[in-house]
Amino acid sequence: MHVDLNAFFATAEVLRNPSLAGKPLIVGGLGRRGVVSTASYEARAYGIHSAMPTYQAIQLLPSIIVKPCDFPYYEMLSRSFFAYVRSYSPLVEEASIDECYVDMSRPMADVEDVEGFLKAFQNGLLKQIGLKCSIGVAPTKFLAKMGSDMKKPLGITILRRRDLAAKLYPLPIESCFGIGRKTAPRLRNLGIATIGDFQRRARADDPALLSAMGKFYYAVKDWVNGRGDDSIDLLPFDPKSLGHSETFERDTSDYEEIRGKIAQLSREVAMGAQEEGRAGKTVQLVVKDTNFKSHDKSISFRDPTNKESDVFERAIGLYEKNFVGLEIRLVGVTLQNLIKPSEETVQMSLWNYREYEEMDQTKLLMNELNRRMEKPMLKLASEVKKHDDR
DNA sequence: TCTGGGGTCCTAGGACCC
DNA sequence: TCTGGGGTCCTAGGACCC
Repeated sequence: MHVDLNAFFATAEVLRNPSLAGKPLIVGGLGRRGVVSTASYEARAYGIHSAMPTYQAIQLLPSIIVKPCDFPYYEMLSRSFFAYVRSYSPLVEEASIDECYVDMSRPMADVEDVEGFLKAFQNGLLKQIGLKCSIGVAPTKFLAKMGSDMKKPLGITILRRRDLAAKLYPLPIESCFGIGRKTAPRLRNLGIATIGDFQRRARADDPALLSAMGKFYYAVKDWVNGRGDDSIDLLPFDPKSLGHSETFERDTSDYEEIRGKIAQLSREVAMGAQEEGRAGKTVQLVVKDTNFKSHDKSISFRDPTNKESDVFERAIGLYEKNFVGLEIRLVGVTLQNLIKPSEETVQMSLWNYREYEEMDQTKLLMNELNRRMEKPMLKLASEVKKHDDR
C-alpha cells in the first residue's frame, strides 16, 4: 500500500488555523523569487500549482492567502502520520515527509471488505489527526504509487495486474513515476504518448528506448509489466549528503556578499552534520548562473569533518578558484560522502586483539574469504563454467 | 519579476594501481 | 611493432523526486 497525504503543507496550515478551511491558499516562498510548495485544492481550481512562482499565483488570484513554509511543524505532523500508519502495520517505509509504503499483507489477510477497510483507514487518519490521504494498493511499490496518484483527494485505488491495461496503460507517459521533463519529450518523439505505448514498444526491446533512458529503461519495463520491487525498507534514514543553498533576491557577482553567504551556508551545514552525528569527506560548492545553469565543484580529503572552519575554507577555496566575477543567482554548500564517525569507532573496536587471538586460523581465513572474496569467487566460478562450456 | 530547497542516482572521463 | 584488462576513487554534469 502507498499512502500519500493530499496537499499536505496546505492542510497542515488549515489544521492550526481552521479559518483557512475551504479557502484558496498557498504555502511557499514569500520573497521576490519564491515559488509555491503546495496549493490547496481551492487554489488549484485557479490553475495554481507547485513550483509556480509565487508572484504568478498572486497574479492569477490576488486575494489568495500565502503562508511561509514551516518545516519543523510539518515534520511533527509527519511523525504522527507515520505513527498512525504503524498502528496498522509495523512494516512502513517512509518515502518522503508526506508519503510511505506499507506492507499490509498481514493486517489485511482476512479482510473481506477491502474497500471498507481502506475507507476506515482513511477516515481514522482524518478523524484522529486531521489529514487527508490517497491510497494505492497493488502487488508492487511502483503500482501502489501510481495507484495512490490516480484519485485525489481521499482516493482509494486497488490495482491488480489484470487491471493494468484498463487503468495504467491509458495514462500519459508524463505521469509515469521516473519519467520527467527531459525523458518524456524524448519518448514522445519516438511516438510514445501513453504508458501503454511504452509497454508495447518495450516488448521488442527497441534500442531507441534504451538510448533515450539509459539503464533506467529496464526498471520501467519491469514496472509497467507488473514486476518490480515490493520490499519495504525499514532502515532508519541514513543521509549520504547534507547541504544548504540559497537564491539571492537579485543576481550578484559581489565578492563580499557571496563570501558572506558561503560562510552562513557552511555554518548551517556544519551544525546540521554535527546534530546528525555525521562527518563528510567531500565539500561541494554549487552556483547557478544567470541562465539558470548549475555548476558545481568539489574537493575530497582524507579525514572526514563537520567543523565549520573546515567546510568554509574548502567552500570558499572552490569559489575563489572557479567563480570569482561570475554573476550568479544561487550559491550552495554541501557535505558529501557522509559517515557516522561513532559507528566507525565501534566497528574498529570490535576487531580487537583478544577476539583476533581467540579465533583459530581456519575460522579467520573463512571469515576473510566470506567478507572479501565473494565477488572474485563468483567470478571465478563463472570463468570455470565458460571454460567448461567451450 | 521566470523558475526554491532538500535530496538520490546515473553516466562518463581521467588518474592511478596491479 | 603504440601499447590489455580489471579495478577504485575523484570530479563534473544531469535527470528526477517531493
